Amino acid sequence: MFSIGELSRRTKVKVPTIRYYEEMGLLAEAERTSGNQRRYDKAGLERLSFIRHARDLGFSIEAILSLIELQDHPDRSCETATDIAVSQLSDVREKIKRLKLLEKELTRISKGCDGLGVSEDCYVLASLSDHEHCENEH
Amino acid sequence: MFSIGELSRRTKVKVPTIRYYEEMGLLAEAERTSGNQRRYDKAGLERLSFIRHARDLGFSIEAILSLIELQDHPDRSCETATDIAVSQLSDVREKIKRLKLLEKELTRISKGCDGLGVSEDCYVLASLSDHEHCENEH
DNA sequence: TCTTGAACCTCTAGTCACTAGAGATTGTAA
DNA sequence: TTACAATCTCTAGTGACTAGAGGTTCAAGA
Ligand SMILES: [Zn+2]
Ligand SMILES: [Zn+2]
Ligand SMILES: [Zn+2]
Ligand SMILES: [Zn+2]
Repeated sequence: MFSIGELSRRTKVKVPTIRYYEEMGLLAEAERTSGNQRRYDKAGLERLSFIRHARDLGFSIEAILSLIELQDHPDRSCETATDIAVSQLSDVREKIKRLKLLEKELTRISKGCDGLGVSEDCYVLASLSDHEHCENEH
Repeated sequence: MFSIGELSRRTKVKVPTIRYYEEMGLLAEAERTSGNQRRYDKAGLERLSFIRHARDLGFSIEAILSLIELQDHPDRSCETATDIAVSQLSDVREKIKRLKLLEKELTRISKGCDGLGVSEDCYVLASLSDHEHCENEH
């Protein structure tokens, strides 16, 4: 059994974040000492590692809630899990697509001005004023 | 002179968002009718278009505030503007880098399970439980 | 056993860029 | 004149935390 601080050190999840996950229902309510402090065991550590890893991969709290529910029922079909993963993947691909468009425009905009001129003649400001300068929709 | 709804239609910025921008100091306080409704002119339209375009390119409100300040002083050096654009570009590149790593892992994870099995044996859940399955840091 | 102080507790509020809703007032066209 | 869409202000909610206040508990050293 270890404290919330120890759990934090082992998982690299900050203490207030652990408490937040408990409040959100991702972590079961921890056991408490007589003085009301949380104590965790190996199961708590593993669950938090799962949550942390899923968050690192960009899954939402809501998605993780579904994944955990599934994990708690080993006999259920795992269809939901793949659905969630596939949808997360397509979210990520969408974001990449959009960011690449932005990258293109921002590269052009940044290159257009060396910062040595005056605001009035600045290509950065002109480009922001008028989307017509842009090569793509974004 | 046109109403906030008309401005909204022309810029595709929602009415409450326009009011929010005003509150944040991005838009000057609009003129009002005797009945206290906002009225805008061409200058207001152009400024809102600028803001909208900058937001579409991912600039923060704070950054846009600096850019607007610069735009209001045509004789100042535009160095800040390039700085902001360059920093925005590198933010975007960072994000793309990170998302590409996620894409790799999520592709592997998604492919690893057809959703026909049972939670206990699910590759998605196993992968989330253990970062050791991953090929990259993320 | 006592004392110190780091770690813990709960609760509230702040972050960013909006979005939603309540309840009241105004503008405009038939 | 009347109807009703549009506007007004104000408060609160979103997601996933983070920060801080003010108080309590744990564990180690004297
Ligand atoms: Zn410039
Ligand atoms: Zn553009
Ligand atoms: Zn599966
Ligand atoms: Zn991993």
